[in-house]
Amino acid sequence: MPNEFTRRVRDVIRSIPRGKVASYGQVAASAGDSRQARQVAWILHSSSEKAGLPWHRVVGSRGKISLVPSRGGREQRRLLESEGVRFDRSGTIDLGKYGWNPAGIKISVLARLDLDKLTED
DNA sequence: CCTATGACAGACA
DNA sequence: GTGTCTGCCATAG
Repeated sequence: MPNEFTRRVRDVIRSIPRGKVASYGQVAASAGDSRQARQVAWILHSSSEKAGLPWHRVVGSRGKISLVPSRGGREQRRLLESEGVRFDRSGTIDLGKYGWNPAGIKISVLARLDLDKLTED
């Protein structure tokens, strides 16, 4: 049975809108533990947990697909492109355009707030 | 118990 | 821009 964190991760991923992407770390943070980016990856890696999820909307923090092309990467890119997400020549997604921003906070503001440092204490 | 492994991320050269 | 290193932590063996 999935634990609490796993359930939350699934909820978060389910709430990523079509045509948007979120990073593993972002999903982990939204699920309550910003240190669990790798666990998010693990959850998606185990196929049983990702059933029914828009798993393709989760990418690396730099806007690149983390999967090796031959092991799902091509499929992920195809799914994203079918939702209107564009890739540049080097296979990178413009997170400014397609990055999911649940709070609707302006990117420039986010950068200046430096949320990690604020929540560290 | 101990080591290896990741669909990670940030820092740095 | 790229490549390397380090911290991270649940799972697997």
